[in-house]
Amino acid sequence: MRQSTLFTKARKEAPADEVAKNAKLLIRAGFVDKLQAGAYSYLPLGLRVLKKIENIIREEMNNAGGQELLMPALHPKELWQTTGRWDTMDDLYKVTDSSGRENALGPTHEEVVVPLVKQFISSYRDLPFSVYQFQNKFRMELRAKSGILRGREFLMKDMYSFHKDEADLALMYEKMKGVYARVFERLGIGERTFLTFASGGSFSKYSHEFQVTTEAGEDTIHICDKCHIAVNKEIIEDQKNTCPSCGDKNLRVETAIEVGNIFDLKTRFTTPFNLMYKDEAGVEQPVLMGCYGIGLGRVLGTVVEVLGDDKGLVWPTDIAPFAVHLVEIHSSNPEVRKTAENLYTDLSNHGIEVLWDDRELRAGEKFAESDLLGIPLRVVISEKTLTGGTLEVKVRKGGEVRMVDRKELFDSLKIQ
RNA sequence: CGGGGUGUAGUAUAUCGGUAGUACGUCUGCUUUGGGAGCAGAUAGGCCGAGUUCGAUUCUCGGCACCCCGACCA
Repeated sequence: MRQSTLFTKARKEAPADEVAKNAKLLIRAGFVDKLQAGAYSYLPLGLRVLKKIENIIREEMNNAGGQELLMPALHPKELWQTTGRWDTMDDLYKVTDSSGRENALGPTHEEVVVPLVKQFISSYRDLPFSVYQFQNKFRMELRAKSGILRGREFLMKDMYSFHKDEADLALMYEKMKGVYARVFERLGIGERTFLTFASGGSFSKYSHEFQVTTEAGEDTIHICDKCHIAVNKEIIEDQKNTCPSCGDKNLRVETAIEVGNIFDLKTRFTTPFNLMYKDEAGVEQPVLMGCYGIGLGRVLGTVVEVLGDDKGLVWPTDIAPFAVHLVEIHSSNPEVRKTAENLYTDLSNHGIEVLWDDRELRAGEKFAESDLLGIPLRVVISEKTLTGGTLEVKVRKGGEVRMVDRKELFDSLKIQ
């Protein structure tokens, strides 16, 4: 993409009322725009990142056997009354239309997915299976905060699995721990992501959260470095401050942000909707259920919090908006433009996503903005590199600068 | 929802009970072109409502919005 055609522009200064690092950097760089507290637009650059995160998660959910679908955000009141959550869930958005009909804006989708799958489940032969979606959730946070980390409307991947018995549910539950670990690994924050024991589970006395350590975190977790797991503050006292896995007492305290969670819901939602199946003996049994969530915007914001530096954003390769930032230093010599254009075409033809800064701005401004955007690899084309016959490559993370030829550049991008 | 803070141009800021200033941006022209340039000119602003006052952006009250702390967050 030619940067001259990009409708957003980077700003030198962040809005005065933003304190959160993720909001400051993402707004300055033109990745997101705040519509109101807790509701953000994703602009072209930010959306590219969000979509890459989505695709990684999609691949992993498909590998885990999930089947993608998409459910509405608008839910009839009756479904939420069936589970009792119309009255008990404080942060439920309730909307009334002009005919007086009441609806909920979905904060989660158990109330929709259970009646949905009920149409297709009658026998043990129909189980198990999992469905998932990427969908905007609505939660009336009394205090939206921390930039995109805690929104009132936010994109979430939510998966629901259905099982004939606890053993089968437990199997899936354990499997999802591994799947999630791989997701966060691929998203570039694996080292800092901890499987965290939390309260709320049905059959094991825990549920599990996936927490990423960062100062911007709202939660406190107690980490066992030996096992690379953690314990939530809620249950640390019950645990007598020991690791639930190895029993070690040397737990490290850190603040962290919850980017995902898994719950064994069992029959919490299937019973109210009378979701049953017939077992091998022809006896009606309740279907068991698990759910598994990941907040995509929160993941994006967390990556910014963890990797962003004083110069701006820093994207992991797999979720960067572009692989290469081709920075052309404007020159009266037409060869500079020609060389840049050729490389742009060349790389693009090899499937490399390139943002080409073809604008007639001063070099300093371009470099500063390039740092801010955080694209992993910068290639500079200028009068200087022209005469040398080489390309100047700078790695955003770490700032290493190298002079390379075309072949070396292509090798580093894993293309021929 | 309790407490605190802030609302001035597209952005960041200053001043002031009496003509609202600066920087960046944007527009025009010229120069410049390897770390957010220079000169000249132009553009654009007091959150909303009520009150006090001869006069309110400034003081008072109310509302709204945003930010922070807390509570809340299957």
